[in-house]
Amino acid sequence: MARHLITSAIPYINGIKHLGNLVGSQLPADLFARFQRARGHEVLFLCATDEHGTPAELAAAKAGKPVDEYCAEMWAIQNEIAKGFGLSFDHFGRSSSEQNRKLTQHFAGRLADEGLIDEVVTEQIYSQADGRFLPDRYVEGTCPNCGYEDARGDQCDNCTIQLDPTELINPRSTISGSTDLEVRETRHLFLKQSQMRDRLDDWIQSKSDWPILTTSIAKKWLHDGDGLQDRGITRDLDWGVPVKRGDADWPGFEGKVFYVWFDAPIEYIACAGEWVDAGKGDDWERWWRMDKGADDVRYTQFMGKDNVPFHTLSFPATIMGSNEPWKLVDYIKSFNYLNYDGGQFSTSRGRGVFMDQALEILPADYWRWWLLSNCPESSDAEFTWDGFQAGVNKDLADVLGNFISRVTKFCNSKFSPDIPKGGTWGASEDALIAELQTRLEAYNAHMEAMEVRKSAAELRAIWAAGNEYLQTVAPWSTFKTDPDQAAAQIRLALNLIRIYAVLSAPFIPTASARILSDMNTLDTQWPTDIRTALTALPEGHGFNVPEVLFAKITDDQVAEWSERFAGTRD
RNA sequence: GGCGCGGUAGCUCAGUUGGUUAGAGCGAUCGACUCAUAAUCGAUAGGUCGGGAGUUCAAGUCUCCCCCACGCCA
Repeated sequence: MARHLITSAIPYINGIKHLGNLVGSQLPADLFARFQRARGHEVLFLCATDEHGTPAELAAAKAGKPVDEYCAEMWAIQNEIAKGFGLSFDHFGRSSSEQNRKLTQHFAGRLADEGLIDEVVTEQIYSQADGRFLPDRYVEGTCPNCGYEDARGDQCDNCTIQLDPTELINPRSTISGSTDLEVRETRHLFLKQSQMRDRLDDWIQSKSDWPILTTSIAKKWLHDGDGLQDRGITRDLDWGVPVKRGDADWPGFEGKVFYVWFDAPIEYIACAGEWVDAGKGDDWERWWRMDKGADDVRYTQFMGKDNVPFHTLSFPATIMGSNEPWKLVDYIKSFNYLNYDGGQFSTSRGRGVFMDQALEILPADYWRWWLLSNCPESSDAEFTWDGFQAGVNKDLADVLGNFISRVTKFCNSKFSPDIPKGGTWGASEDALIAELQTRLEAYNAHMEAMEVRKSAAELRAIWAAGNEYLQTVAPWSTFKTDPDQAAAQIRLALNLIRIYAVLSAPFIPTASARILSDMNTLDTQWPTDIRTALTALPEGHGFNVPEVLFAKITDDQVAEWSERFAGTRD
């Protein structure tokens, strides 16, 4: 039995995520976790909310709530939505947890002990009215290059020139609008990533089996321009992990916190601690410490391409730099973007479908199936309502749902709602079994390799094989002349339904559970030998004739939803 | 401007280290069946593999140039 540690990129606390976020990390991670569990392996699947930083503070202020209260509420909402999508996290943690606070401070202390931390005095914009330092993008003013009046402190949206906020003419705070700004010196900690460049480079070079998307992004950051840069890991904020060197105070850094990108990935580890403290497990170090039992763990991360630099460089720099035997990631599965009907999903413009809205209009399995079978693996992918409707209706309603429907209803009307007795299998059955055996092995291999689209295509072919078989042997026809033979054929088909439910569970867990319930069985054993698996439900075994499993998406619904989610185009 | 990922049938995409008539699903057309959510099954049509040049006995697959889309960075 293998041991799989699986993490999904942790979503930011500020608001509900859209389907593009979902398909780029949490959903494929869940598919993989469910598959590995079904194969009998030990799995620890972790995710959390990323809660620190200025955006969270501002969102809380806008909501008129203390930031910790706001985060607690948003965590609860995201947790519920995750459950709604059937995301099978062993724990859904929070980067603001006590466990993460201590661990983040510990790592900072270790890095300092290893000589990898610099203290640097920098100049930042301070707003008197807001009583705080302003991150670059929260300062706006007139662009010194093109005269655009709403240029941001990091970049001018009009002429795209990179800016330093101190260069802006008539700068103002985007938080309060105040122009009472000044430049102040402030001291910050920098992680000397540049010193670890060769080590990181060697490590990335050794990962020849990773997706090109993953390694190309990492190599670009390692080699472009001046190479990997040192990065500030502290900020002048209230909301975050207080700067400490392990357990000790860090002189000169009172009142400062670690920057969100530093503490967020550490939450992957801390989350395992939360899992234990929540009473769901009893030893998190055997998942994360090579010296305490994690040497046989295979660690896989899932994320969208925007998160790749942090997972290939920043977080590994923290782990390697600590010089402690923490588990490093073994495989990074990264995804491109999902576009919405010819453009990008946009939170600010309300364009596209968000996770809560998706669950309001259709069951989670519809989304899971379409998103996974069309996930942006090799390049950006496109969500269109027509494509979604066609895919879901054809695959789920017609190929899978209708197979179950035709088999159970036929059996019920010609025999009874029990697995029928009599008859024997012959050449047609042998041919089907041989095909299914081959396809099962291909499916297993694709799932193991996290080839998501190929896995979905293979699963679909497995479903279609059942329809092909029925069409070939035509039990409705044989029933008229040889009821026993029809019984044998339908017995096979009914057992096929159970196998379909088991194999489909990683993609469509809710429907799968419902099918198994209707088939009145608790046998969820992942099949190895198809012929054996086709006898799991014995003659005389009763079942319920299911109602329509997947109602079709109608043209009217598509028209309504296209309108509703179009947002405002630019 | 630099870099990155792509540009393969109407649509969404597969195409391993270069090697026989370039594949799948959807859509389209025709046919079969009638158990089933007007579902299913079969067959057919449809591509100068973005453009050009080159290497090779042989290139979607390698090299160079160009065009287009998207993204990241200056």
